[in-house]
Amino acid sequence: MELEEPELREVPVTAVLAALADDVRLQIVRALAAGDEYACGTFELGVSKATRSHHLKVLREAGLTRTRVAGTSRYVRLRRDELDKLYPGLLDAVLTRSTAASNT
Amino acid sequence: MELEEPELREVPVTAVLAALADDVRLQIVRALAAGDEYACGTFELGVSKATRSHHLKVLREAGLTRTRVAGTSRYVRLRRDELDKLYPGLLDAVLTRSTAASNT
DNA sequence: GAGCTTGTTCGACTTCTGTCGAACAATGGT
DNA sequence: ACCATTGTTCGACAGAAGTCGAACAAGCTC
Repeated sequence: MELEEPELREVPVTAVLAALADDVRLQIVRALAAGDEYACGTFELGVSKATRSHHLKVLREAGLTRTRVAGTSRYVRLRRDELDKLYPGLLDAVLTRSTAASNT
Repeated sequence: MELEEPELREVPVTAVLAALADDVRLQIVRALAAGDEYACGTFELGVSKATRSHHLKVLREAGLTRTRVAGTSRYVRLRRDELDKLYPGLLDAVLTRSTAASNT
């Protein structure tokens, strides 16, 4: 079972943006940006595991994350370097803003 | 009839991203970024005027554009300064990429 | 191998979104 | 006043997206 991890250049901009335009997924991205690698199950998202799996798939297929299989777990990490290279400022802009989202 | 043009700070990040995550709207933003001010009717989008109106509304309510009423026309422009201040790099990242979107 | 753990996939359902034509509103010109 | 122009709003509709529980798959551990 191959994981679908496209080249970032081949992902339409709109797909990248759409992947980021969701609260749950933004939570995931924020968590990933704060650390290195996380097992899928470690995210506190307030949704079922089916839904979590769905969102991780969306992120992966939008080229935002990579997934490493290890035993029964899967470890996810942000493709930050590639993202920053192809969309300089995007991730920073989104993350800075989202962590400070409770401001007026 | 007041036009709804929210403070950018009060628009959720996800709403801004969602507004940009559409091909038609990206066309509009690209066109706006290339010039200054455009009447609604001047966009070549390949959609009905109802749809065009809808998309312009989405952009406006996401805080991305301002609209000036003049007679029977409405002139739209990008809120680029505010955008760049609040989301440095976002617009550039998106626009650079989208104009080069036909690459491999 | 039985059973547990970790994730994915499969319907099913609901809500959201893009799209359109038609009707409406507001303005300007003749 | 009438009509044309420019946009918006109103249903209506189809397709996409988020959500869930349940079933399934793949590895571990005993």
